[in-house]
Amino acid sequence: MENVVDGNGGGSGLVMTELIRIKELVKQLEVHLRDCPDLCKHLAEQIFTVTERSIGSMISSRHFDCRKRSAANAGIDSPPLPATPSTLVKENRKRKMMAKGKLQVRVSSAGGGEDDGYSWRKYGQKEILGAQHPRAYYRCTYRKTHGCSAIKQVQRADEDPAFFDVTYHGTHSCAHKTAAAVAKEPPAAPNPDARSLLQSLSSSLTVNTEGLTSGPQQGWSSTTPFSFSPAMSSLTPPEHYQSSTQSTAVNCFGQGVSLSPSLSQLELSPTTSDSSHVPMNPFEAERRAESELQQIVSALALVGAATSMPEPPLELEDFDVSIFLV
DNA sequence: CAGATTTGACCTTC
DNA sequence: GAAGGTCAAATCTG
Repeated sequence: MENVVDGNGGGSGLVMTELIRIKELVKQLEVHLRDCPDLCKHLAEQIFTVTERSIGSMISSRHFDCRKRSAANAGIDSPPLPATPSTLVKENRKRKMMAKGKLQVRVSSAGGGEDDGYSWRKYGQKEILGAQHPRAYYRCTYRKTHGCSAIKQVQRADEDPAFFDVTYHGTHSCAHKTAAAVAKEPPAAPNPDARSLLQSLSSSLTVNTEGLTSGPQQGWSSTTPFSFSPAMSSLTPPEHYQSSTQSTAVNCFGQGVSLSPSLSQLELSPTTSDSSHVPMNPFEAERRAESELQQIVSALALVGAATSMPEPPLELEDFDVSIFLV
């Protein structure tokens, strides 16, 4: 068990350092955004590199066994699943079957799990044990013609039918986005939105580990506040954002995620009923960091597009990360 | 009529 | 044997 803690702690410490570096780079990027496009491009590439490295570090530092990882990946339910034999078998199997990188996303039904910019062909649907809604299986339309191996699974969330849990496996090698998706993409020329995005990202990128247990077994520094808001309002449909601001949404940790309308800020401080700084277990901390990093990637991808920078060289196949866009 | 969807059967893993 | 994932024939749709 010591290995678990040590591994996680070391990786998390490195990630913390990298997050701080990311923040510094974003600040520089913001300063030079207007008048030094080349420098901006260089800085943004650096940010992508650091972010990618952080995620890789996080993943490589894992020494959790399948049970813990699966419980963590289960996502919605914050407390670890009871380790009954049946759940262990199930999760182990699932873990093995999905061992090759995946990306899990929660999306609203508006635009939903159906339209993510790529062309998908449904090849199956299955009733899932314990789930209220069937799971649909899609693969890239260009699988045959371009050998694209991307597939996704779409399942309506039990706790909120307005949302879909979409799990992606593999990456698109076809580069065939729908016309609608292409039309929605930001223009290639520098965009004023990029600056506000950067300002939001930079100003809110602080680390808050108030909910984390401190101590040698934790591995997380408890000194740096962490709350992250990579301009989430720009990443989500306005109507959905508005609905999210009306109440506390549930993030991937099963904790409340409250949106502050005035600040357009996503606060990740725990807002559970017992909000008196309940210590966070290492798995939640790890998942939280994963989520933050993926949100950084998403935000930076947007910034990159707005500043005519090429897409980040991140291969989802290399990662096993869950993000929930609510 | 071509391509997408549906759905029962089959395969894989445990 | 159970459950998730995939196949492929039948059906639907533009």
